[in-house]
Amino acid sequence: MDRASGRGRAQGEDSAESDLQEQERLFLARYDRTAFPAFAVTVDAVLATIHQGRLCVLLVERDDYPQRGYWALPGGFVGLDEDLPDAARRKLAQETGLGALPAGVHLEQLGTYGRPGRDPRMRVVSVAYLALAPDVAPPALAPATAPSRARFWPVGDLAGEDAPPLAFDHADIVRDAVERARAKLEYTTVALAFVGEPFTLADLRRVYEAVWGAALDGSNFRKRALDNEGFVVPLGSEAPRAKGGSGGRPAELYRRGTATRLERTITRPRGSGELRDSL
Amino acid sequence: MDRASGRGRAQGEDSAESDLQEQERLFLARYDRTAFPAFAVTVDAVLATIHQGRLCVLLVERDDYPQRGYWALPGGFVGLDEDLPDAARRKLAQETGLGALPAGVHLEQLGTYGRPGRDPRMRVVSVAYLALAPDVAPPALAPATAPSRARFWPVGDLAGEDAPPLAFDHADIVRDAVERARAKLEYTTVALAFVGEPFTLADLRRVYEAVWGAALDGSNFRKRALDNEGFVVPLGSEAPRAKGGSGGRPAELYRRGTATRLERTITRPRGSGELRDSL
DNA sequence: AAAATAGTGTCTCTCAGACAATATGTC
DNA sequence: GACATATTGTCTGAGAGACACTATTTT
Repeated sequence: MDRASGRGRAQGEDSAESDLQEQERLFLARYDRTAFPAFAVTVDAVLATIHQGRLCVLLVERDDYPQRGYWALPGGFVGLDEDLPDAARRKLAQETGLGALPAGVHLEQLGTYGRPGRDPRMRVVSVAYLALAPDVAPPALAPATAPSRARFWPVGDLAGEDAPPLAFDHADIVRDAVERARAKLEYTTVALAFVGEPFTLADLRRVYEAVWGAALDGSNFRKRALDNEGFVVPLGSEAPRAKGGSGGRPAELYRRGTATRLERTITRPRGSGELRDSL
Repeated sequence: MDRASGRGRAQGEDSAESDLQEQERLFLARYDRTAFPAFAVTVDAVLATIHQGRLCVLLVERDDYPQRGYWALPGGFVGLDEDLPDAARRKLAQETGLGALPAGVHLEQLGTYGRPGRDPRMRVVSVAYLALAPDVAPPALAPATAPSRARFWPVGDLAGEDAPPLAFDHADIVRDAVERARAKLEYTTVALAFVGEPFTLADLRRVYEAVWGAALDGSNFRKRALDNEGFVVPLGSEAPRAKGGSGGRPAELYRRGTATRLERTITRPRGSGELRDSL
């Protein structure tokens, strides 16, 4: 409203204009605020991270009906005065047990799932969000989520015989989320959301490899990462100390650049993680 | 529910399983279906088409409060038993005055806009859709929409001094829609939704030029269009008769292929319709 | 013939991908 | 030294973009 009124019309220009505003006030005062179909609106968040070289998503085992015992995305009702992304952040903070979501976490809207009957209780429209975060130390996650069992599942384990049963249409949402993440790594800098600072180019490359489920040539990856202005920023020529242990030349350290899009895309190997394998 | 239950568990395997189903039935029977914040859910559709070489979107001048006199996207409340895309289709059919939306129209979810306060009446969450259609003859559109004034606006005319005032946050939605359309022309076949069948490669190229607001080299465009398996299908060597009139070698005719993605992308000229110019 | 539009062919420069070679650490 | 990892350098083939040229029509 604020935006529109400031656009095409000069403000308070004459009586016709203020007349309109007066009539709008009257209209709103008389408006029956219950005269519409009542929907429940929820958010569901797909929190993805890289753990042990695998792309994982956070799922919570439902301890209440409906779909008790099924695994679901963290989510829940949106408050009537709450913005949608705020609701997603709130639910994620609750389920991960962190007071608030760390600052570097990437959050974007994924899509809205509102098929009638997707929830047996009532008509629910769920706005799904995709969140990307660096590998969280499992101990930080476990204790606060004592009542409801939460854990990160490798997306590769969500299909097949030993896969957990997913509640509602959450399998669809996870599939769309993984697809989105895989695609956006090519032309945006969101891969940075998966690494903590500082990081090495090998760390960043391993993110791509985990998400795409394919090996990348270190040499060519480096070229493209460095060719992209504002993607990664070298931190002097610092040299880190042993991470895993097994030797090798020490890597240079980097921090995240400010760019959000890659002008020279980092293309995934043909036929890597499309839709066929893993999930 | 159907999907999940068939996944991780064998069905009706033992009494524990049927016990769970029984308890879920009981839970649902007792569930208080009013114990959630009541949202209004609407759909808004951005119907885009190419008219006279320009990308246009359908807007309706509101004849009722709130935001009377402002231009809005076709849209409205979703029915409690209505699927979201169905609601978008229904609203589009109403506003365009067509009985039903033509078959070839492309419809995809764009995003969900739910900022508190975006509608002064109540908390409204609106699921926006992007629809792409061939140039509709204006006479087919005009009469049925007599009460509410509807017209196609060139997106280039939606910014600047003479722009119509847009209701609510519809300027945001249109901006996102145009951005989405411009991006998807590069790597999908959605441009086909803008042309009627049969079409010439020049017709298709003009779609790209209109959406991107930049001229393309006919020769290179042809190469990429034909190199993409399943994008366009030549219809023998038919030759059409004068369209505009002014001479020239007759073009070959094509119909839409079945592919939905382009493996060899059609890249837009650097700095064409990004966000800066036009909208 | 001139103009207009469609279609073909060619050249060049960039870049992605493969991979060889070198640097620097651990065991 | 053997091995592991990071970094630098080189080669080649594919493709994008520019553009010259041919083909077929109207005026």
